[in-house]
Amino acid sequence: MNARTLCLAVLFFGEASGYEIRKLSTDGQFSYFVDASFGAIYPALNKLESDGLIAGRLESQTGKPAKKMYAITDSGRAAFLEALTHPPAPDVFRSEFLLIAMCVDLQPRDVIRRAIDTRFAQLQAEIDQLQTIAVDCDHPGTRWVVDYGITCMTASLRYLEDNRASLEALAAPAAAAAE
Amino acid sequence: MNARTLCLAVLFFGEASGYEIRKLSTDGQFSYFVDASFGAIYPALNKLESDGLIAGRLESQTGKPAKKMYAITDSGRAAFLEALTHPPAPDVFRSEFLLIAMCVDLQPRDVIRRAIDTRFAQLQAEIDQLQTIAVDCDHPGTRWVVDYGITCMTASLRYLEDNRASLEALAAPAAAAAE
DNA sequence: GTTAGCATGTAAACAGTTACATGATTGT
DNA sequence: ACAATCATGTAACTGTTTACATGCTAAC
Repeated sequence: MNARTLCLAVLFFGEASGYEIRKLSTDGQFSYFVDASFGAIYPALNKLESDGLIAGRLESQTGKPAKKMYAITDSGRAAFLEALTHPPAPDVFRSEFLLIAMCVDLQPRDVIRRAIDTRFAQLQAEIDQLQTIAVDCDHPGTRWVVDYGITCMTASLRYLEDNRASLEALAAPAAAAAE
Repeated sequence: MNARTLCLAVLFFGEASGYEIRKLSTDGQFSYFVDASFGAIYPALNKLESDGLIAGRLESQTGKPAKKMYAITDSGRAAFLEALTHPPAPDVFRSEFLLIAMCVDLQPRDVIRRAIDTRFAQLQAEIDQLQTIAVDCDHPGTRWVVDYGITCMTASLRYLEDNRASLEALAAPAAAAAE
């Protein structure tokens, strides 16, 4: 899913600025299954506006810089709705941690331990974030997705907890460690 | 993780051709947490060879086109080992299905059902694939990772099974469906 | 005879990240 | 003083996908 579709999705829920869309995709409701940077969002918004799928207006604020609020147009709504009807492409999952885990026998134990600790902390942080979103979420579809995320990440965390010892045991003995 | 690192990882385990590396990343041991196309792998291999991290030689076969087998060099081994010592970057997860699920109230029930069926079949296929890999896998690190994958995907599948009815119930009534 | 698998590679197009530039305000 | 948050945007770079080009063999 690209930055374009993400912007349309957010704007379908209500008006937002580019900054707010990025926050939503990094820390908010969308963070579990998308991620987009400024460099992807701002150009996407400009393109969408010139295509007539969204409309922007400047909103001045006191004590903060002015922001450009975007609203979805009728053609934007139609385009998004149409895109949603297509059967979903397979989920994308990529993990550097699992590559390290797979090559466990090539690294000394402390490197493996550090990698596990890092991954553990990342998972815990993501679960906490989803839990925070869940408490003040009144939109049923969003709630369903957030609960899905919490379930899957908790299963992942539990496996890591229960099996980290067996992985650490496979690490290269300190003597045979890479130069 | 990029195509370069994937190639080094595969070649660390033994010699392989570009075609075989792609197969491994699409259907094999690596499929759970990476994915790379020909267009990414072949240029990566050429770059790695000109950088001296791998060495290629042509192997002719009877009844099949010749293939270019690559072997990792000492500097390639060192580079890969060094890359593995860095703490892992966060996992990447992207899901079109979850965007559809989140916007469940915008689509008629049959569209939601089809999306769930599609996702369900994808998950089942990936679990079956991992299970096939698990049976004849004698490398402990790989086995640990494959078991991780099976655990996480099974948890995901179970959530979908147990909660698909509640999601379908949130779909837009047929009358209010998009144009 | 046609599809699928084996096998390599290129080129155009597209997408995305990272770093930079700018600047006000608020909190430590 | 310094860092963080709010706010927008550009430009260079990197990486990847997609489609194309080629050609043989084996199975249905």
